[in-house]
Amino acid sequence: MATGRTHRPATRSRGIPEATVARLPLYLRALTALSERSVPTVSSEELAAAAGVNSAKLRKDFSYLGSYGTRGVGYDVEYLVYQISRELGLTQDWPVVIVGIGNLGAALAGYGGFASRGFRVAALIDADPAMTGKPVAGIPVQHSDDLERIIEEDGVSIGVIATPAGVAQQVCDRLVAAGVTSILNFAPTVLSVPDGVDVRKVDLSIELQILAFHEQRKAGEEAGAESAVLPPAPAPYQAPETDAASASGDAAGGKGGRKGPDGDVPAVMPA
Amino acid sequence: MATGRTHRPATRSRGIPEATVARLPLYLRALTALSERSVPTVSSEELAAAAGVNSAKLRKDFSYLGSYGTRGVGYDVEYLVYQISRELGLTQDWPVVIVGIGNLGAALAGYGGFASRGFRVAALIDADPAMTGKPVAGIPVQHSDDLERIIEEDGVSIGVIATPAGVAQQVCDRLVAAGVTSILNFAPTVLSVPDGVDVRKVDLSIELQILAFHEQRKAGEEAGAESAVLPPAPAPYQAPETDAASASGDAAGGKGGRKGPDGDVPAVMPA
DNA sequence: CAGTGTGAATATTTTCACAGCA
DNA sequence: TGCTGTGAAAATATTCACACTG
Repeated sequence: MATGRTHRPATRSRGIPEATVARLPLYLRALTALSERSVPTVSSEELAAAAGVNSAKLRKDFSYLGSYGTRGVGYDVEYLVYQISRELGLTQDWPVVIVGIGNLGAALAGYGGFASRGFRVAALIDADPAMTGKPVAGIPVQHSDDLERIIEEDGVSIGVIATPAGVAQQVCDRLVAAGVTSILNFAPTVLSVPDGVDVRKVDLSIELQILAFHEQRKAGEEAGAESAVLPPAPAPYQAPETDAASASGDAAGGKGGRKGPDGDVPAVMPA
Repeated sequence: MATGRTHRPATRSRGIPEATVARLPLYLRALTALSERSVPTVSSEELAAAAGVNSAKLRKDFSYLGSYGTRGVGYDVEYLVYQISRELGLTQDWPVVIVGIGNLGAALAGYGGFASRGFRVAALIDADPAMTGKPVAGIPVQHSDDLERIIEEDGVSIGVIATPAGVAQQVCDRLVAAGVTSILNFAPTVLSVPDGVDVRKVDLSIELQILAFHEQRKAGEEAGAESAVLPPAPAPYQAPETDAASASGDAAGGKGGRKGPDGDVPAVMPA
């Protein structure tokens, strides 16, 4: 029941904007560092600098949580650590399973920051029988046959998928069926999940591609900063080798009429 | 020269909104999959579904690139793959160095999607002399003493930092000094870089914390979906054990006046 | 009087809805 | 007729600037 009531309202939580939620962990980390150095208070300016944002944004963000500062002074570090932790739900600890103990899964299992704040690696799961029982980062790998049992027994609600893309969806389905409602996906695939399940994605090559885009822009900026509205690259479009289907007459036809900035490419034309 | 001219305008590139740039890799991946299955054309609806976004957004995104579709038909897959690749700068290939070959660095080195589209691992670099020469994912690790030489010789402009947080900033500084202008940072630290250098961050524990936030909300939603505007958790604030500094009289003082939603915590009070 | 908290202004992103074209 | 391309509206997010307060 309760599947798909509203369209997808779960994104926006209470009053706190999603963009703010995404920054809270950042503030928390900066605050934790201050706390370890026994710094009693910080101003929004200082904290913002440590977190890499600007102070107006930080103050606005905090204003959604409540009025936790002291005018003319700043914020009490310990107090704020507590408040943000609570807001993020880190005062309880969350058992997490990692599925797919390859290179990446092993790296995740050994990641210190994982265990440190609020999260506990409840189990490592892999489909390879050769891995079963082998300890990784001190935790024995369990076979994926036991996935459902593990999740239920430990009350796991957060799953991390570090499998190859090909099996990510089916792993996801099993996790969800077993009761997991939040998934962190490292596999380069779009996962489809029912309403009420949150998925966050971490994708290497996407990040690199975004960097490449900006990198390319910088390269094109060498001459004439103002007038440099030239296209990324005038490289010619390589003929698309339409194998089998759609060879004659259809598709790849009327591309001449595009009105993109410029950098026109020769219209497609099968040899 | 050219350091810090404008405040930081580099974020917004040409006409293409940043949010759109961030989705282009997603579209590209979906299109590549279609291309491999020799699908000649897709509608915005189909492609959007494959990429996990809605079709209006996708069409709007594509409209920034130019008019690459055919009304009544859809988009030519090959043609669009080419256009997006070009826009992202993937028609050239980018040599990348990975610094810090621990668990994570090794995982990154072996990540297939890395090499596949436009990126080439030019070098693996680690500070540990015991690693030097050891092949990881088929590539011999080089010592960090050679970092500057490697970057210059290979013309590397993208660096990946997978070191412990403690040394990330100094690695970053060396990369930048040697000519790297885009950095993908896996270390849980805020890097500070000069103007003109792009940093993207991938952070495990931040992602988990965001999931935890939403997870917590779900848990609190059990009864009374409407009226459930209750605070995350009424857990009491643990007295902050102000060691040494600021023990008496100051800080942690006037917290009673906060006007946060509710869930008041007992004011701090040293025993 | 230094520094928070926040309305108001601005900028960006998403969504709608439909004109226009193949 | 079906689907793109896009103005315009709505929703979000960021930034400004300043009243207010400890």
